[in-house]
Amino acid sequence: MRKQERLATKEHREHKNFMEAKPEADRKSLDDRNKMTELERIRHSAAHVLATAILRLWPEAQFAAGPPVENGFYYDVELSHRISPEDFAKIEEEMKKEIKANNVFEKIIVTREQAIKDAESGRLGGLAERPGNASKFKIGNLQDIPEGEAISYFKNGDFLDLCAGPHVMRTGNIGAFKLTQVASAYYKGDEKNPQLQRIYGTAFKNKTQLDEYFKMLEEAKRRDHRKIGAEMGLFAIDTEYVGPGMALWLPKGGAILEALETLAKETEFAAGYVRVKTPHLAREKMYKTSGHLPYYADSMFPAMHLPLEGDAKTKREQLESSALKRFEESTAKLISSAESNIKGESQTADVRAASEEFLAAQKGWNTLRDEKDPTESYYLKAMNCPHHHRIFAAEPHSYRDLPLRLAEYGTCYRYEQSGELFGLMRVRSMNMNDAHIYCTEEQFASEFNAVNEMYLKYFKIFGIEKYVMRFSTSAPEGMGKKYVNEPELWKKTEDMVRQVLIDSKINYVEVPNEAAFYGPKIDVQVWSVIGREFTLATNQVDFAVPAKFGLTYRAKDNTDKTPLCIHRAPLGTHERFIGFLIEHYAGNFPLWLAPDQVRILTLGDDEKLLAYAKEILAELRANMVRAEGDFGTDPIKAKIAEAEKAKVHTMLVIGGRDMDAGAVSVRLHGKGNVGAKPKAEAVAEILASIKERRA
RNA sequence: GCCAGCAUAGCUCAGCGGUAGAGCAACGGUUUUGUAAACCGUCGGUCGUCGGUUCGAUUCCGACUGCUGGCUCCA
Repeated sequence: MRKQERLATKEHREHKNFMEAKPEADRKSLDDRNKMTELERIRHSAAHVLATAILRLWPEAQFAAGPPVENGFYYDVELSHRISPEDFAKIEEEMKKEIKANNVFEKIIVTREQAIKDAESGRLGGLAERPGNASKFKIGNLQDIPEGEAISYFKNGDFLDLCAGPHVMRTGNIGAFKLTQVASAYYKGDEKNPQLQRIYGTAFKNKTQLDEYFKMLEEAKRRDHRKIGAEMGLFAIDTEYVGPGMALWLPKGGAILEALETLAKETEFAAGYVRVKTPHLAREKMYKTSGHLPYYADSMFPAMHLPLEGDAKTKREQLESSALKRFEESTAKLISSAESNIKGESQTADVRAASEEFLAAQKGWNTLRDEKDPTESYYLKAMNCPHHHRIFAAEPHSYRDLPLRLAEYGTCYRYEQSGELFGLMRVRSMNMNDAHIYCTEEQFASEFNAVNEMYLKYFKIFGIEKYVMRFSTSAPEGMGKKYVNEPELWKKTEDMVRQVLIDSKINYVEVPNEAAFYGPKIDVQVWSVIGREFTLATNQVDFAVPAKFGLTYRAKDNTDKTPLCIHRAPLGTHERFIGFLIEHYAGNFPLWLAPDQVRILTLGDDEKLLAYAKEILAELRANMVRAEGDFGTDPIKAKIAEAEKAKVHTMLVIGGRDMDAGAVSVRLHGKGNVGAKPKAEAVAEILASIKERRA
């Protein structure tokens, strides 16, 4: 659950800027703090109670930060004892005692000097003074409080903590709580700082709400795409033979993938896109030019070193021969200058210069010579844009050709850290619903708008009602560092994007200083029907990289101009999008997406009945319906149970009664028997539902 | 990469210092059926891998690998 939240808040990685600096840690202002909801106060207070309990068990514990978070709270603690879930019961026991004591959360305002003194004595984040065990993290926290801001403590019972609050009135106001997990975290989130144990818990006003929360977690677990994916036979991750983070699409998952690609192809074709296809590899030069190397090298699969060939081989040979020539010439020159110097015909300085040149030439030649089997690096592509740029470069372009919309379900490979891999949500190989739109400045607004319209069209098809577009813009201080140094172009593009968002009345939030280095971007966050949040897609403007590849078109005034480029991937990657859809629909896909669209169930295997059933099956399959037959002698109850379990969307039950009437009995997954219908009507309905992609 | 938890049949799980069991699935039969499971049988596991302790390890200990929950990172 938490992982999804992080996926969402930290943005999806498609097209994300590799040069982007880490946003500065947010520090809540006192105003923000006063806006804390009652639930947040309960949770924040529960964190203090947690610390109180831990101190009663391990008085030497040092605490760092203990805020409320989306689903609960945590406190970061440094303690030589490794807290494990087995310790939770006794910690909770101590917490209950503190809650039962119903101590008041007392606010105390102190001077900075007093606070430093109390931190040094170990009193802060402790039950008493602890000589020789200073509250080191609290000292660090104190440094973050701006001069002039009031410094306050909160005290419950003996526990005194540096804290801006606010809290509930008394510890007894914490209704119901539970410790949930233990994790590790770096102090202030910086891996250079000490590693702390982060104890997570959750708290609610009352037991009922706590129970509801755990029930919701259960529901989320039930809908987990990994669980449903295995049950329905959609995908497999074969770590032993294929590798971690690389999904194999099984036939049934492949059917969903196919349905999505067809949707994308139709939608894009109608919107004037053209399809291209690119290899999965490229030479090092590609990523040096795009700017992805060396900054992004860590996230790419390591280079493949191939023997030199073609152009690279020629260049190498030229390099070797010129180095050798320089070496030989400098040797000859050194000898002759030494000779003339002996004869007194030249200066010693000349010999020194010749000798320096000789040494340099020798070094150059030796370096080349010692390089056994010179190779050239190839990389698996981590993004499709450079390949598309080279497609643009492959032919001359006129302004009349623009906008040029190149689309491809491109396969990308990213060497994500092992700890980050997560089902289909975070993988190392992915199929991206990618496209790059090359256009003139004048065309930009309408192109960008069309892309947004496409997003909305997709949202409607999938019943995604809650979404927000995060519009990330530049910041003046990053010009020339984080961002390409084109302040005017930035302003112009950002204004254009903002205007499009306003005009189209799209739900968006603007986030300054989070743009890509080559332009502003929009991340699309959606919520599934059970309220899980996903960042599915990214949409970016690029006014820098096309220039690096020297892309131009001939403008009306007969000059060569660099096109703008819009990166877009409305359906994200197959991996993440299907992962989202599985959880969104809980595996109960609408007919057009369902891997098993129709199953014909016969009552027995009577020859005439079978002929009738097979005729219907053939008709469906001739119309590309994913239909199959269950023609065995199992009882109909068993066939139905099996089909329901497999989440077959439409079951056609056929017995003698139906055959005689030229009908079929229709049963829909999860909805039960909807009655008999003439055969032709049932088939027509199935075809229409698929064609219209009905929900 | 870091911290913690987990790893037994295809799946869900039980068991335990004396080399393993259930249900479902699969397979072979029997069963000819009206809306969520008819019956019988068979197959199936170096108990994740490697090492240590032990007369003996699936069980205890360690390392590794993978998965999971977090952290860090993320185009």
